[in-house]
Amino acid sequence: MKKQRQDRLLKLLEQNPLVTDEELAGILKSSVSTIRLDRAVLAIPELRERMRRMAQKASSRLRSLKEEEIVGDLLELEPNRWALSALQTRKDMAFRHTDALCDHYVYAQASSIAIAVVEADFVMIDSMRGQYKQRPRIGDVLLARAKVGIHKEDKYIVSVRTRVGEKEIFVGRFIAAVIHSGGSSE
Amino acid sequence: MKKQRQDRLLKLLEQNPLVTDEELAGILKSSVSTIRLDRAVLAIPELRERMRRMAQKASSRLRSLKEEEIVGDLLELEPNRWALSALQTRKDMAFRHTDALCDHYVYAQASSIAIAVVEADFVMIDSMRGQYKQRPRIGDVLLARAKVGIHKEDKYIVSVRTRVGEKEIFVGRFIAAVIHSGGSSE
DNA sequence: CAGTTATTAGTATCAGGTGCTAAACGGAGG
DNA sequence: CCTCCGTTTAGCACCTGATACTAATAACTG
Repeated sequence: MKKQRQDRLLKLLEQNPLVTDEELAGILKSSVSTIRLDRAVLAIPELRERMRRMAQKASSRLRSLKEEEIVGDLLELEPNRWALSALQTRKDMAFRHTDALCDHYVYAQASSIAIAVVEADFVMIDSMRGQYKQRPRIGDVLLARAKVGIHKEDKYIVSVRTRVGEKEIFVGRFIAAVIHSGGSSE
Repeated sequence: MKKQRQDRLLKLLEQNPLVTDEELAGILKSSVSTIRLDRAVLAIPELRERMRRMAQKASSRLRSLKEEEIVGDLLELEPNRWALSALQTRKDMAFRHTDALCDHYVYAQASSIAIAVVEADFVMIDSMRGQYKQRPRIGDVLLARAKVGIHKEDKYIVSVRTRVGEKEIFVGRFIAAVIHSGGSSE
C-alpha cells in the first residue's frame, strides 16, 4: 500500500537522512521512480539538499550545542546574586522513547546556572543535593532560577529552583567553588 | 604566488567548507582548474565529500548524544544489586576551553547507572546528593559503580562512586523511584 | 469490460565535480 | 634572442545523484 510505504520512507529518512533514492528503492522494494514520486509528494528534498542542510546546521549549531542548548539560555544575570535561564527541551532529551525528560538535563541546566551566577572565571561544583518534584515533558521550557546564598571564602551556596509554568520541577542546592588558576589549566 | 593562494584556500575552506570550486576561483581570482589542482595537492576533498562528512558527524553526534556517549557504556549489571559503567570523555564535554570536564557529564553517568541498576521498566530519580572529589580531565575514562542499598516499596537508595584509575571523582547517593505506568506514557 | 490510479521504465538534462591532455604564460639561463 | 621548465588555464569525456518529463504497464474499482 501507498501510505505504508510513504510512512516507512519518512521513518527511514528520519533515522538516516543520508540515503540515496536507489538505496531507498532497494529497502522499500519499489522502483527509484516511485521513491522520487513519494519524495515529491511528501516534499522531501533530495539527498544533496538534505546533506547541505545538515552540514549547515552542523557548522552553525554543533558549536552552540556545547554550552547553550544542553545547558539553557541565560536570560538574566546579576552576578553573585541571582540568574535566570531557559531550556527548550527536545525529543532527543527524552528518557528512552517516552515523553519524560531525562533528569540529567534538568541537572545540567541547574548546575550550569549555578556556575554562571558566581562571578569568577573558573567555577566548579563541589557538591550538591536536590529533589525532583514533578516530571517535565518533552517540549516543556524549563525555567531555572538561581540565588546565591551565603559564602565563605571561595565557596558559594547557590539555590536553584526549576519550574515549567507554575509547576515545580526541581529544587536543589549547590556548593560552587571558585578555582584560582594558580597551578594548572590555561 | 602559489603558496599564498593555497594558504588562502585553506583558510577560506576552514571558515566555510560549503564553497564550490567555482566560487573559490572567483574569490581567489584564478581559474577553476587551478583551484582543483591546489585542492588535489593539498588533499582537500570535493565539496560533496566535505558536506557528506559534516552531515555524518552531525547525525552521529546528535544520535549518540542521547543515551550512549553522554551516559557511558554499561559494562556489568546485576539487577537490584550493582552495576558498572564506563564513560569515555571527549573534548566537547569540556568546561569552556579548559581540559576540565563539565560536572553534568559526571552526574549524567551516575544518574544513568543509578536508573539502570534498578530492575524495572520505568525508573526515575527522586532526589540525590553528591560530592565531587577530584576533577577529571578530558580524555579520562570515568568508571562509575552503583550499589543498591535498602529499599522500601518503590524507592531504592543507590550509591554511586566514580573513579578515574585510583582517583576518586564523585561520590553520590540517589533515591530512584519505580514508576508504575498506570496512567500515562508508553 | 472500461476507467482510474499507482507504479515503473526510459530519456534528456543538470550541478559539481574527477581525470586527463594540450596549450599558453612567464621568468631565468645560456 | 631562444629555450627550458614550472605554473596556470582551457577543453573534453565521464561520474553520481539527482530533476523533469513521457510513455507504458499493473492493479484495483465499479
